[in-house]
Amino acid sequence: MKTTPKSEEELFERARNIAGFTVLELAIEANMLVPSNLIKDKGWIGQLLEWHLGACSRNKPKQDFEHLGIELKSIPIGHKGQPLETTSICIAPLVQVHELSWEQSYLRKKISRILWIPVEGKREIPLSKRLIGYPILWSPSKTQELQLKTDWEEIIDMIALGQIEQITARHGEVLQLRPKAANSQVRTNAYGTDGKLIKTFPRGFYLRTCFTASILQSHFI
DNA sequence: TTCTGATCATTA
DNA sequence: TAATGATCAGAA
Repeated sequence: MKTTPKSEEELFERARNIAGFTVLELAIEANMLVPSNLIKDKGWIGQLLEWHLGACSRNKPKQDFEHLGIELKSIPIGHKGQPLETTSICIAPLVQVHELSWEQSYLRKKISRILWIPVEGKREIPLSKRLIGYPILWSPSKTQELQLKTDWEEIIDMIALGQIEQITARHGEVLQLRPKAANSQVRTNAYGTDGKLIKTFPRGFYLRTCFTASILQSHFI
């Protein structure tokens, strides 16, 4: 187990040091076994990176580097460096949202500072041979935060109005609300249109690929 | 080929 | 059960 980095600089330097290695090389150093596929180990790459960077809070409902205020996210990319998948941010609140403001939202805190680590994610590439990319330490620009805020407020408004069932992944320019659960049988509390509690599936916030693409792009300029 | 809705493992 | 880490896979 590695120690937790004491500063942002130390964290970023570690991230730089693993860039260019393959998943297999990192797994050996971490004494981990590379799964044959990610079907049953979807969070495996994230956990591998957490180990190398010394994240302290595995599977805890807080930021990866709480003392630094930094969140770690791996992002699968294609051969041109474009994101292959949307990026899950956090679970969406479905109750007690009426007084929630963007400024105090969990989502905003989560994305306030993110260490992105691109990893080759093409399914043609065997998992063990995938390369780790150069890390990006990112905070939203004014423009980006406004985009996120706009989408977030629209979605939260609908939740507060009991229109959760009408929300689909098509809402939002850069932010989506999608199911996030172990399976479609899972239910949790939410508001119905009459203001009473109903059961629906848990949702999570996701960043669209066009948004994460712009983050990756800005890094190469 | 891209996107949306569904799904998997693990832990507190 | 709810939150963490995300990707799968069929529909469009």
